Amino acid sequence: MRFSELLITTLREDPADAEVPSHRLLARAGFVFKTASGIYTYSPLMWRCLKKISQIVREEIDRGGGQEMMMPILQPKELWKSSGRWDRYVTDGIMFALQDRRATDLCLGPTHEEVVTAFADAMISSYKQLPVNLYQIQDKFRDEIRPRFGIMRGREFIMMDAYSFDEAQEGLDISYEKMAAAYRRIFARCGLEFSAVQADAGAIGGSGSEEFMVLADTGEDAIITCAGCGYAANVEKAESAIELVDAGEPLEAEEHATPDVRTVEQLVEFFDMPASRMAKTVLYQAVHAESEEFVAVLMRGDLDINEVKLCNAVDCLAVKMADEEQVKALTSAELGFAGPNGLPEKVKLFADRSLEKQSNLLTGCNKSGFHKLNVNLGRDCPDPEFHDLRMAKAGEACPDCSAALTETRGIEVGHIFKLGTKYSKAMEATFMGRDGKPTPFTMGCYGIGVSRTAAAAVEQNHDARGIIWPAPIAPFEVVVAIVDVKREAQVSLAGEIYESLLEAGIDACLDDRKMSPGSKFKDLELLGFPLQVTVGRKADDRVVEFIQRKAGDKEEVAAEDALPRCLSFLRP
RNA sequence: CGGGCUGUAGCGAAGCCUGGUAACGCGCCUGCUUUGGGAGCAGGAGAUCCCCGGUUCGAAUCCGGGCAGCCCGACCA
Repeated sequence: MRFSELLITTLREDPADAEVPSHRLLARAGFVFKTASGIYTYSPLMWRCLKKISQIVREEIDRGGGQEMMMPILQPKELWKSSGRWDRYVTDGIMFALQDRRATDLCLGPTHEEVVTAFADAMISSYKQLPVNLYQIQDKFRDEIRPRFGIMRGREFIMMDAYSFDEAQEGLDISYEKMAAAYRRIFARCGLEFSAVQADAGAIGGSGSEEFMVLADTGEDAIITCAGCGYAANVEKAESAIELVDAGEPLEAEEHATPDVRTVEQLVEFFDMPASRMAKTVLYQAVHAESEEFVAVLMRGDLDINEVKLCNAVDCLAVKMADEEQVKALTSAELGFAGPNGLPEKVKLFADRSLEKQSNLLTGCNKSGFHKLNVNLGRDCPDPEFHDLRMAKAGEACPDCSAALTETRGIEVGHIFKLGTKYSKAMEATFMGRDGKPTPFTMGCYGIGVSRTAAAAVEQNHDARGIIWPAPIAPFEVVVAIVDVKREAQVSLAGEIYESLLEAGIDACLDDRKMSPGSKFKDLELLGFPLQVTVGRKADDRVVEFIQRKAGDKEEVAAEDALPRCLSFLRP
């Protein structure tokens, strides 16, 4: 491809609305153009990157036993009713819902479990046809609460979604492992530094779940990792070991006047007692499909509540902290004096495991201006239900090997789930089992954000001058740059090298644009091709420059050496 | 949806407080010169100043109401 025939438009300055490096650089280099909030147009160069990522995904999912197909974007409400997800997705506002001219409800597919499950139900009638793994690479639509960071979190985005169908759990375990392995190959081939972490299954549901994270400081997710044994989990899921507090034999509870002492910090000072001896009581509103309830959560004073864990423990759709009015109504006290004793009976009591054996706690007592010493759970208040509800933190001990945990940040580019029979049962999607009985499919689902992967690659690979594409997903592997297109020697030598690269199977391009050398060099650095062969003033002597974008090395080589140098870099 | 902020040419951006019909830089077009780190000179095109209403002789500017976008929090690939 000759650049004189390619639409490339770069910006001298950063667009005002771009914040993170990937968004800034992709917009400035003209790879993406915002059509509306969270909706982007991909330029010809960007599309080349996306096609390369897709192709890597395709090849590796195929190797893992996947079969590519294509599902509809436009989906009927009744399908989503059949899985029970319509109401939740519509009331949560995740889904773009619309009506056709006959007022039939439809949506733009945010994901395709329903479509594929209905398809499998129709097409698969016997266990003899299993296992099957179906996938597609397609646009997805989600009405994100807050689109952000350019194509990192868009409302329309490209996603690979695969769905496995097995007879039973054992088969699913195998299908899942195949996908996990394929995912590792995919991100490794894309040239990304990534980590597979344990994850919460969230709205999609199911048992096992791992996320694939591209490590980057600007990542939206926090990851807890252990250098000792390799344990890695999303903070939403992460566990850790902490030291329990021994507060001795249970003593008699005492109520103390604590005027205006409301926070843990204030209590530490007032009682001269470590926060770990206290239990804070936080009231939450738990949202269920058809109802809502209040729950109280007891957490040791020096630790934080993990709301994802809480949501799972309560087994509800969402939790939100009660507001001031609700707290006052439930505790009949001002904010800051909530306690486990004397709450309305309907308020279910949950507690973190850190408090399971701990005696003599300092808590609120639902009375303005008072706290209680030596509270013992079960004795001074109803027995709470104990769960791990705690946010793991860096510095705490690994749950597996007790080395110290560290926290890093990552961009979620892939997520795999063991769904089990959640959708097949809801939708009555069955096959004839070996025992002659209709059996629901045991399913897994596997997603990769293709467009997000491109953004993550930039996030992880850039410098002050611009993008540094990993070679496997770069729009071109090599750019042959002509410094002065008016000099015949340069044009012909560059053409010669360009042709030789193409013949060798290298994805090369020729920058034959008429522009001053300085701006051409700057422009190419911004665009981020991994290799550059510059044909300039020494063209007459058949000497060119070989430049590695990442290392910044610039080296004069004989024209004949350009091809072998490119080959040894790209195909070692 | 809550909190902070912004909307002026393709991009960046001044002017707004203190009303008088819109500056500058980049980019674009023409010509000449220039050609190894975002070139120089000369000429030129390009703006319903987000929209609607109000105040006023007069509104980018003041007032009211919309809409759109960005950033911080809850959703997710």
